[in-house]
Amino acid sequence: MNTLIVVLGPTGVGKSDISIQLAKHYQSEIISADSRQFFHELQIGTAVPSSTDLSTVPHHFIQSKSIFEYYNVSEYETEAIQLIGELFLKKNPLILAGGSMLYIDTICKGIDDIPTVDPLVRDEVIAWYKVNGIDALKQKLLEVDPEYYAIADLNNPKRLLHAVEIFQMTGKPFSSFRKNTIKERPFRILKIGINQERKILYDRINLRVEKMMEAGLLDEAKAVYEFRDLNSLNTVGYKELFSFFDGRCTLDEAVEQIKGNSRKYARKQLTWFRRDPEIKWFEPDQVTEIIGYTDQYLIANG
RNA sequence: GGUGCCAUAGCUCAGUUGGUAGAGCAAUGGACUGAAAAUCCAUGUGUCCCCGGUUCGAUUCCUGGUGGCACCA
Repeated sequence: MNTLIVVLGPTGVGKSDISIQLAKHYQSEIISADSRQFFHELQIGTAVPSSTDLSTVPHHFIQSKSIFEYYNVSEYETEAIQLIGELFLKKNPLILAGGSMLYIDTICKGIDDIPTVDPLVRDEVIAWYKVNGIDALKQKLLEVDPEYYAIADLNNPKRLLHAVEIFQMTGKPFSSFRKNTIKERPFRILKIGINQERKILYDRINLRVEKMMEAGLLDEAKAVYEFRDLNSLNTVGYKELFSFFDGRCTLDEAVEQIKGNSRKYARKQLTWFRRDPEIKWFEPDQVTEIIGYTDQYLIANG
């Protein structure tokens, strides 16, 4: 059976370098699990690998979409699983690298089959919510889906909205679609986590933001500023600069916010990854140990 | 050297008409099923600059000191 090596970790820890070294070692290819590096309009601010790296090792799902396309985890699951199947005909192992927690889990375990919400329904429900408020939204959910109401995060409008949207569209409660089944994949999964001392990670993140600014992040953000309402632009590194363009803060403040939000994101990623006992953790400078570990696994599992 | 103002959480500051204190930012933990770099929840003991005085009680008022800032010399 083939093996998918998953390289994950907080933003800025050095996943890209390690996955490139692994890909070179196995003469393999990299599938990205990064929900913002998909978009070719966002390059500097999402820290996509350098063009040299991209030309040495084949990458997939990097810069392959546009911010104007609607995209979601489910579509990613379909496309990525199909691609992985095709690549396994020629190469093994393959490398999945990225930091988007939900996207990684979706490749590893799958996601339930829930209908995609019609944009018109979404607009309608959001408009209703804006007029009637969160309490009315809760009440509505209680009426149409008491089962989900019982477990839902009732302070989180996005969760409630989605459940109501699904009911509005299908006439069935959201909870009826939530099977929580784990899909068996036709390949083995080996999870490698990269992490390091918090202080060092934060220094790296802060420094990386400075470098992004030097590399022209401001112009990159300015180029997409007029489309700021797109979901794909609700992204660290861009939304803070939009605030600056709006005159709501100084450039220095915006840059500090990018650093702070990047650190927060790293923390959130670690919170998610921490509960996964399948992850074997390494430090960024342990490439030799990582390759030793994956080699050993591949030998043991044929 | 003189006068005035300030000294409270890692940072910026609020506040206590005397009953030992709280915001924002930062930091930390958690949740997460088609918007996920999104969205949501939780966590604040700090010699209230130091010595002394007044007081039942001082971070708060008073004397002195130390440090910072401003103005005058």
